[in-house]
Amino acid sequence: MAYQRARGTRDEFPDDLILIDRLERVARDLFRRYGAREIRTPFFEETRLFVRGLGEGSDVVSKEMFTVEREESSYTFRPEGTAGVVRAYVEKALHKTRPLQKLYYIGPMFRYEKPQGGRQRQFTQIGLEVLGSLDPLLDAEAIHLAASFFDEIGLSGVEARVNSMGDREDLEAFRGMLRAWAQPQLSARCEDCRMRFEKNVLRMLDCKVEQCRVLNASAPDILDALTPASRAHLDTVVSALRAVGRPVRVDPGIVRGFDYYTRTVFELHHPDLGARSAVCGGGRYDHLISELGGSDLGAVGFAIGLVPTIVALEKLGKAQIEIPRELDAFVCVLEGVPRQHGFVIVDALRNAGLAADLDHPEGAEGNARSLKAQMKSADRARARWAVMLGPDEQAASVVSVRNLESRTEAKVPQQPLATLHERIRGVGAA
RNA sequence: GUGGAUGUAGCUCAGUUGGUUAGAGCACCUGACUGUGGCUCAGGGGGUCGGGGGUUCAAAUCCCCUCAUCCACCCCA
Repeated sequence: MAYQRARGTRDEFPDDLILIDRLERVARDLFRRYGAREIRTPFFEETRLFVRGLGEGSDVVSKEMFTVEREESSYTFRPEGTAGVVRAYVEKALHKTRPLQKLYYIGPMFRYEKPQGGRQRQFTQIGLEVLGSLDPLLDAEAIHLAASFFDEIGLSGVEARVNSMGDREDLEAFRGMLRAWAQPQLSARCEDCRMRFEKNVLRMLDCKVEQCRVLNASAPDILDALTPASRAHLDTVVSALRAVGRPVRVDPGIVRGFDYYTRTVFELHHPDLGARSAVCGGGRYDHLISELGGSDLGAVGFAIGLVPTIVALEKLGKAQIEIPRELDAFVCVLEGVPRQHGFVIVDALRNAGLAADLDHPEGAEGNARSLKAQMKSADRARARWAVMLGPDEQAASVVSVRNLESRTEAKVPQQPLATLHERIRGVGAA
């Protein structure tokens, strides 16, 4: 194999795109109903935007960035969508003129990490960012929208898990509580937990090792560390979701990896996905706008992973796609008739709005292939009609039209060419 | 980044204790069907056995390195 895809990338062929397009259409329609509009920001930004936005200590910034150094500048391919959208929002001064914005995006993200099933170095995210408000109903709306997406694409059984990380001060206080509580039991913990104790205490709560899970049962609850305002915020989100029939589970183990998250954080999981079960993640980020130079405004957002979603659909056997008939007419020109005549007919059909194609031999000599071979191509192209042009037809100024579905056949006059498509449509019409 | 598994035709896989020209099914092309697709039958094309190096009279098979994929971990969409 001379060349192969760069590690962690995929090619999406026409048949793959049938499903992908369907998912995108569902998402766009859902966004429309929620009043969100599309935004497209560059695939790369200045590196410092991500360092500032996601936090120097985050895994993504510390070891997963695709960075290009160019003279004095450093650029990084976006590892997530939020930082770029907030940067654009502030740069355009929307925080001053039209603060409340619901923006969505569908596009590629890049992270330099070890690929695994459902995890690539280039991957597509479908994301929403609602900027300019602290309203907990927007958190509920975002979660509901994301979960509805999975309902509508037919992926049942997705579970919404929410948690609150409080505001900055709540979180710092809680980290302190957690350290004080975990310190004496470090020797009884797994190696990873001892590392987490130093690096990110919160992650200890998410440990899967049995002995650690037992210890975690008596861990302090972040909900107890929340200020009354943060607590009320979470309660409002949960209650609003229940009011619209969206089941949610409050899960103190939900701890997200970017520094910008405050208060509400959530993930949508699919139980059949194994270790990589999250199909969507998001939360509130109430200081990022000001952090990046804007006003002090709240915001909430999420990102859905397209590949994990497709993987989940495949596991449920719901990823089969029906390949539609995309071609109307396939024109076969027989030996003895110049192929240019077929070219003219195809052109007339295309101008009339039909999807039409001509049979093309591999060689450049322009010899027509056998009718059998051309018919086979017509069948494989999933054409509705085969339009045949041989010496007999040419002499009578007609074409033979075969409806490949009903297997009925008729001869119709070639002229006038401008209305030939109507006569073709009549062959085998129900 | 850590640990483990895998890698033979376009696809799914056989390949006996290392032993001559590496096989099957599906797919593809051609023919039976001398102007007609899907079914059937017959024939045909297609492989540096992921790549490189080594051991050996001899390597798809044994050893080392490398690349890629998958699984678990870290983390995450």
